[in-house]
Amino acid sequence: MEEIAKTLQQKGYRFTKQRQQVFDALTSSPQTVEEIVASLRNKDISIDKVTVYRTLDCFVNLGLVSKTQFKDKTAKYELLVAANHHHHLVCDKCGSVEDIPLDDSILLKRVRKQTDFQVKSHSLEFFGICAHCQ
Amino acid sequence: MEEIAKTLQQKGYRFTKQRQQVFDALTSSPQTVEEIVASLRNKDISIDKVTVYRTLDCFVNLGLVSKTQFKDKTAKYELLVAANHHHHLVCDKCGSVEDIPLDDSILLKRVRKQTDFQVKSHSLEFFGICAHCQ
DNA sequence: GACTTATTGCAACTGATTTGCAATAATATC
DNA sequence: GATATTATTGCAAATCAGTTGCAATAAGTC
Repeated sequence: MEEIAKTLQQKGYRFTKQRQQVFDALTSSPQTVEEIVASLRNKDISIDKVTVYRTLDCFVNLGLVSKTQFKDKTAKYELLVAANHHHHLVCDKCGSVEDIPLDDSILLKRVRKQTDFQVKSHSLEFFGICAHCQ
Repeated sequence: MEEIAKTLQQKGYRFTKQRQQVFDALTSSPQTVEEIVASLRNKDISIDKVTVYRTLDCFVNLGLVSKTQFKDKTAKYELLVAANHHHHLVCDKCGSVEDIPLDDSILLKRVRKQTDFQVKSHSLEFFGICAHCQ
């Protein structure tokens, strides 16, 4: 998978083993830094969590990854694949995060009409009790 | 303003000078704990930030105040007045937070239809550049 | 006014994230 | 391919928001 190598080098970043590893650990469901470190450790890959933080920052800048801040004050990162914009259902009991696709173009349109604010991104999270915990 | 005194006592909480002070410092635009402490200090009121944290927690439980977690990992608190549910426009440049009222009942309805998730609350934030910073 | 117990404020702790810095490794240069 | 340049890594230490333990204090109760 040299897709990531090209993307990095085009922007003047170096392509390193660690960046490849972090990239491979990413999924389209949100993960914390600790979870990413743990999943790499499971594959016998030792990597410093500081490196993971910095790598994810780099990926976010490149637009490869989205970072979402959750209520419990930890951030989660997920792979951004084209046209996968979605929202989150966060369970107050078990803390699980489900993805839900929702067409929010109506809201965006309304914000642009109502204000001078130049919207670049948005986040929509629902909090409550998941099906499993009810 | 003994409104707050009654609300507290009805639920078995005590009405204290500090709770009154924190309540008076609250506005309908979101503030951090540090900002609340500073605004009280400006009025020559000395209060421990731990007390402010605990007081706000209490107010959130009573439904008087809403707590919103922002991207920069700090929480902001704002006064909940009946029927003021709204969303936020967060400027990436200056960090300012504007309120915007938006009818999102369509989205809520769709979530309830699409999933078994029991929605209790939600937060919708738009990020970008505010009119002032453009 | 005395009693009971919630509340306060301080200090110390936690857990996520950041920073400084020397060692290392990726690219550019010869 | 060897060498120079500079981004990246990993460790330790620092930071920062928020939490916890506990003794002193003050609200509401009798």
